[in-house]
Amino acid sequence: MTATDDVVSAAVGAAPGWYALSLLHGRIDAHLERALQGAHELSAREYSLLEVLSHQHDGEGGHLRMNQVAEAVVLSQSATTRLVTRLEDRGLLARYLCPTDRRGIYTDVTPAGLALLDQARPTHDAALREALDAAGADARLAPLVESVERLNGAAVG
Amino acid sequence: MTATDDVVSAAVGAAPGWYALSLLHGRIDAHLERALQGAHELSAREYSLLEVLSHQHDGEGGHLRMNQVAEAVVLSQSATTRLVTRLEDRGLLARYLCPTDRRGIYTDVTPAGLALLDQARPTHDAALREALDAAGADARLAPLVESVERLNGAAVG
DNA sequence: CGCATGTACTTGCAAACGCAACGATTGCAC
DNA sequence: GTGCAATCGTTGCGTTTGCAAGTACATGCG
Repeated sequence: MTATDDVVSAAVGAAPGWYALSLLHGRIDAHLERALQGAHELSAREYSLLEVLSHQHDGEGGHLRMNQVAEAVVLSQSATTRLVTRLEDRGLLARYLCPTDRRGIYTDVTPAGLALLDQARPTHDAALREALDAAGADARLAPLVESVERLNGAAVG
Repeated sequence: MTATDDVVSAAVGAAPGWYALSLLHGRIDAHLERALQGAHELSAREYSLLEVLSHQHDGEGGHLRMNQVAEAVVLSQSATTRLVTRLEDRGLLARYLCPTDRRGIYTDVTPAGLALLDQARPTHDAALREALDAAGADARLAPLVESVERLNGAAVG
């Protein structure tokens, strides 16, 4: 793509695999960030949170504790607290205490949250495909992209 | 590993590949961050920067512009400016203007920087291996880990 | 030569993050 | 029942980040 890629390729050091992973992640993340932020006033991680919580909600009720949510979105507990708070303030989420253990806090996606999520999903998916395609052109990123796409295709069930 | 993994696995939505990539990146990054920060007062991105610049330096002289450095470490230009400034203030890097184009700025790793890098490399590599091994135990992350390790082994030349 | 356009880096500012400290709740021992 | 350790979530604080605006340099045109 850019002439930079060559330099970057040459600059890869002792851990090209991790380097490529990092590079790929960064590019996809940036792309998603711009797309979601521009179209739906939603950050990539906010989208990720909604996605996770909505799928948790799939079966019966929301049963993820803040702890687990933090793991799921790959964030510290404090950051998760604020992330949830932010979305709660926007009316996209609702907290409620676990009846049996009042230390635990569950989170539900509100109808508004689900609506926004459904609305943002096409944007997200399109941006993801764009980023993946762009990265696939990079020789050093291609194998990773392939792995990712294989996972995307395989784990539908 | 943790019981959370099951929940996370179940929560993976329409883009399991990207999700797994994100998860893997986050875990490795966090692990590297802690290891490097604790042992060498160095953030993961600072290490990454030193690594890139030192390899750029391999051939002859430092010839990466801030622009390219930003791409290489997957950061915005502004963040790169400050990152370089920080390391420069610590005496690990040195800026110098491009003679032919005074807009461009090159960056060299100082002897102190190289020393710290050599000192930190084992920590980095060990932490990376740990994180990779830990992630390999995750069924959903295993294929990605495999790809990464294949790249690590293959692109030695 | 002087001016407009474009590129490269830096700085102002607000948002988000992680770590460590804290308050709240539970479980267990005595 | 009281006290102590462990767990869960939140808040204080400093650091890092990205976007947008600003400054310096280069290139092309009159």
